[in-house]
Amino acid sequence: MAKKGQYTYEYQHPAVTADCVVFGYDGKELKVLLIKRGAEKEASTTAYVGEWALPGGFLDVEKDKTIAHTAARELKEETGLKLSVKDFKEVGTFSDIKRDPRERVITIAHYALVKLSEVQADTDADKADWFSWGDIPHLAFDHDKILRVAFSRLKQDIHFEPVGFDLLPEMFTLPQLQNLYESILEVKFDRRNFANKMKHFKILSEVEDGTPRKGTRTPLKYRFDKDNYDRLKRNGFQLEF
Amino acid sequence: MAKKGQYTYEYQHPAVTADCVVFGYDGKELKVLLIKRGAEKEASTTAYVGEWALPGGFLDVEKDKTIAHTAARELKEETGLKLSVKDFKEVGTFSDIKRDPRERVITIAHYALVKLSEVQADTDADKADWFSWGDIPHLAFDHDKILRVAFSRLKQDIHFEPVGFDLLPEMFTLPQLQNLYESILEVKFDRRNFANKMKHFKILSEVEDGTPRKGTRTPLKYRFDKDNYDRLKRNGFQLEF
DNA sequence: AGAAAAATGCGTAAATATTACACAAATTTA
DNA sequence: TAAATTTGTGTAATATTTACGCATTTTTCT
Repeated sequence: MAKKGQYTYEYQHPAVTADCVVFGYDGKELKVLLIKRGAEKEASTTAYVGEWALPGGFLDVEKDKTIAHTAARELKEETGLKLSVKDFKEVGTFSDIKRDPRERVITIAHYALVKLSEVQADTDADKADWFSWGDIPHLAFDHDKILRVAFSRLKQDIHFEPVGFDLLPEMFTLPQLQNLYESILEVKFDRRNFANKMKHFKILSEVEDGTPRKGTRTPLKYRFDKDNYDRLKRNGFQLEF
Repeated sequence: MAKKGQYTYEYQHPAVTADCVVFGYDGKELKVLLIKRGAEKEASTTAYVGEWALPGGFLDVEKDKTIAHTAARELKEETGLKLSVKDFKEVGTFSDIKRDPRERVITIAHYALVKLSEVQADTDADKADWFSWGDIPHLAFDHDKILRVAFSRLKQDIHFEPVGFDLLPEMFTLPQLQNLYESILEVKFDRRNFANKMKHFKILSEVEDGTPRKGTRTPLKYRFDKDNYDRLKRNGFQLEF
């Protein structure tokens, strides 16, 4: 344990943290990973004990190559979820002078998208939980605000990025994809126009799963055609809706 | 002057700065405001002396309400340009562990748009200068990279925001507006289609400047119709190009 | 001075994209 | 067992985007 008052500077320095908004999708609802604050953390972080919060923590000045590394490291430590640094997208800085009661702390918020079905098992259930969007409890610090901003960023990004790639399992149905878009964009689409548009981009391939279609009520399975998607993206497209 | 080694913390803290990319437009070219490092600054900031850099400086932990306040304060101190905190848009965080040779410094980059004709006189010519885009010298620290990212952010934002409002003088011509769009988006548009699209949005009003039009080679003057623009923006539009 | 080139405004036809909408079949719900 | 819901498919009407011609005046070139 570090000795108290070990590090001195000529001018005041703020503490810097990275916070993570991790979005998942279970085929029906958008979800967010939250942690319960308090329990087994060291003394210096005992603010808002017992409340729910975004996973995140302090920049390690000597070890974290970038602030995204902080995000990845802290997410792992606090929730068990191991993501690549590249999976984190920066949302923005939250720097209000009073946002942390202990000292001046500015945080760089990030978001990440995960395939819920593949990572849910990794989530340390003692400390962390997945909450449905629209069923989020009040959060510690200014994390409510951070969550709103992160969501609106996701909402913007969905126009240009294949968020489906990251949130959906390998195989998925068109209704699932549409529901995901509707959840994020908070609108409803005409089923047929949605399908036409998606097919027009040619980034979906129908999956032959052996079972001869039993009937029209059993939706077809698709997977993303990564090659076509990448080509499309390089040429600068808009996955416009 | 603060005594050396006055501030102590239990854990290491990074220094935090705000950097500013200030864009202007002179009717022909996009420009950026840069400062010459070195001269009359205190001892602690004598890295990259003599090189050009983005204006910016350290967060005042006790006084700066947010990091955007840092940006506004430092821009004023270093260039004489006095902008409102609201004029700064966050670009992102640059946190590479070695980006500053002195100590760990993470910076939050911002950009701002100004009417060059109205602020050029305020610019302190001893310390700062306006550089044409495409004629930017090598910059200190990782400021080259910051500049590129800021520009690409501006390029994105122009689809949804009226950057013309901020960069152009009160009155301007359609060719000027088009040239501005072309400079930022780095493409060429068909003159007639550009005009049609702009007029279709109904955010331009033709200015009657008394002088009966002398000929088609004298472009008409317009100003922005702020009311219509605001209404359009509230309803969620895309100033699509 | 005169000729050539470039810039401006205006408008329209063709191509492309978006929107609205109906039906048949199978599954789920009541 | 009937009713309601869900899925797939396709087309006509509407709106948007793109490509382009012409008359005129200023600027540039010789």
